[in-house]
Amino acid sequence: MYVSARSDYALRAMLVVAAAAPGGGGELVKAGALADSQGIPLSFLQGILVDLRRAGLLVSHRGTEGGYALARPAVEISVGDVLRAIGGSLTTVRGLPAERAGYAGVATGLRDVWLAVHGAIALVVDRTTLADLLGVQHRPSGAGETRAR
Amino acid sequence: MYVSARSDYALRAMLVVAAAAPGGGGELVKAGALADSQGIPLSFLQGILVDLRRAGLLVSHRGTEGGYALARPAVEISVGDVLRAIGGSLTTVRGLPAERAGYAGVATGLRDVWLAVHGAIALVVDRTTLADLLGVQHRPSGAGETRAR
DNA sequence: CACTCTTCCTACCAACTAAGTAGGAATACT
DNA sequence: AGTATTCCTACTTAGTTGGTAGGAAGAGTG
Repeated sequence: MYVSARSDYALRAMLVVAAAAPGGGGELVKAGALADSQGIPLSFLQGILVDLRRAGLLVSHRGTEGGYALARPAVEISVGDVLRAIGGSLTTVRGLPAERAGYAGVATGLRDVWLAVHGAIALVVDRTTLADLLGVQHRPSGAGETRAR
Repeated sequence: MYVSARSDYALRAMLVVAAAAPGGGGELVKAGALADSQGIPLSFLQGILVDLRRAGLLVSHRGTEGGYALARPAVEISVGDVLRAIGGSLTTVRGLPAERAGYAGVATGLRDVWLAVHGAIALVVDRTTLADLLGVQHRPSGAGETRAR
């Protein structure tokens, strides 16, 4: 799995907003404050915030007392929601979503491997919410402890 | 997870070689035959084959009766082995391996999410061998049926 | 030895994506 | 009206990906 800078920044920004008002609404956080608190280039972050808003994860207000807030409570926003808002499909094979990988002959079985990987990633990422991450420490939820062999 | 064309081609080539001689050794398969049977550009494939050889997954012989064969039996080569030979670390955050992602403040928990994802991917990919994929059909092994929520 | 076949290696090219910058328009508050 | 701030579009720069080309080195054959 490749986590791009965009995705990483997006998650960190969402966490800062969530920390300010985990219930969503109210408390608006300015883009400048987000950039400062996590060391993210402001103008780069702004493009990311627009994506998050368009995806329905953030609400924004312009003007002097403007800023961003969660569109819904932190408990209802998963890491997967943010990743998909920024990066599109979680698993891609040569640029295409894993579901439509066309294989022939002896390679036929590969498709199922990608689907299994996709499922495994989704399981972790969809069950971990922003609220989980703000709780004292790590606890990536449910079946997340698959620290593998 | 992003599967690049290189990784995809590498796996398909390995499967063709494995199908010819699942035990490794003996039967040499020529690069041209690999390219033809899976529709891979030959000159691009050659670079990939060199990587696989350097990673110790294939052995090669030059000359008129040259070609490629598995360095060890197909049962002992996992999908993860091939992916790592080509793509480096399975999970990267902004280009770095997931283990060394430095987070501050409210973002601290993110690191554990990436580690959990990494573990989940590794679980699928390391338990599925080339021999598994050649068996009649899919059965990505063990906990692979995590078709998620 | 000369010849042919095939792996091996290096350099190169075009297209795309990622990361970051800049500048302006729209909007809300005072 | 004025100011702060979000919002949007276009641009730049650098790196990666996918793919090509050309040749050197080794292995076998006549």
